[in-house]
Amino acid sequence: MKNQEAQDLYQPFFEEALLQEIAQFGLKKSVKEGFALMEIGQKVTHMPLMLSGAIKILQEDKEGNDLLLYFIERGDTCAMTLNCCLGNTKSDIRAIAEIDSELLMIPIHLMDEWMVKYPSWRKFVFESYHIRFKEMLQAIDNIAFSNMDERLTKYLLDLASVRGSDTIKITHQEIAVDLHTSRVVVSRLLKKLENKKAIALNRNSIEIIKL
DNA sequence: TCATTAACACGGG
DNA sequence: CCCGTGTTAATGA
Repeated sequence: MKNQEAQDLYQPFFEEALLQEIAQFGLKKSVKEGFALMEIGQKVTHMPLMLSGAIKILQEDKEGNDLLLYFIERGDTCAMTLNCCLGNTKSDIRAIAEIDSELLMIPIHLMDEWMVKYPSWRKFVFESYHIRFKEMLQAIDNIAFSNMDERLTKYLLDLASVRGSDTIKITHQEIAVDLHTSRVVVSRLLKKLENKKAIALNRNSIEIIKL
């Protein structure tokens, strides 16, 4: 059987016939850490189903600075893609592989067909949309109303979860870019967390002790 | 008050 | 030496 991972992952949710179609039409795609899966303005031709790994979703402001919105992981799909199926087909976001990842690419024209044919697919799409929408609101809330130290804490926890390790290999500068702030601030806040024994700092890596 | 920018010193690879 | 880190001073919101 092709696409065994997809079968295992989605078998509880989808009808047999749908699983068959997924196996038949889905293109398995493996990407390395840092690979740009989607750029702003790029046309959306496939809908990704995450099999493993993690993807970082970024928005860009008018000066061209990145801003981290959220991560998508195993079992997730991309809300932006869903959005694109309802109207225009251009992506508004940038998607970068946070770690090595595997995806199953479904040609977008199948979406409509499956929506009609398979109740489980319809349910999956609406639920995904719902989850992404909530996550988006959270992201907005976080950016608009949280202090930088709260955002930093959440960021570290997200990264640890996404990478499956309490020790994160990253520089202060990279954090600053993701959170859209300056390295001075990141260094200062990290130092504060270290003093509170919440984390341990090393060159090129941060260990989470208790956040 | 707090973030940003620029600048500097320190130290490890 | 280069890069990441920790800090400070000046400036602005």
